[in-house]
Amino acid sequence: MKGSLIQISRRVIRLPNILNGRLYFSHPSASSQPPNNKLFVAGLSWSVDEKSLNDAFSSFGQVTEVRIMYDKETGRSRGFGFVHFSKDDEASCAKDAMDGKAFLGRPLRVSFALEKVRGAPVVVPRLTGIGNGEINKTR
DNA sequence: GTTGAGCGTT
Repeated sequence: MKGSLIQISRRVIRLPNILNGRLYFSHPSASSQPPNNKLFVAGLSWSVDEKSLNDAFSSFGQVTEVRIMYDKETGRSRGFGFVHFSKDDEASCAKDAMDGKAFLGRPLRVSFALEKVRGAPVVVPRLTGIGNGEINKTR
């Protein structure tokens, strides 16, 4: 059973989970991604296109981009896509409202998209002393 | 006429 959220005077308190006599505190980002303005929408029916997906999500905020992944060869939908909003709270509102909701006969699976990494996270440390058996030697 | 968990063609 998941923890409940109660709100007391503008402060959100997360109640612990009780399982097998032990207490568990579930972190908000444990089972979901940190909030973005981009939503990952899966569970789409094969016949859902970007226009119908836009119409379904545009009522929660300003949708800046809708993209459905299609198969490179057959051109058919892969059953998932992405919806970009102009703000995070709009995406969050749309997620809470549309997640698990049936759409064209199939339950939708909505979650925050993973952060698109632009550029390889290759870090080239310019440390002195590496390779000589001496790290940050000072004199 | 098919299939069903997932994180994306600039």
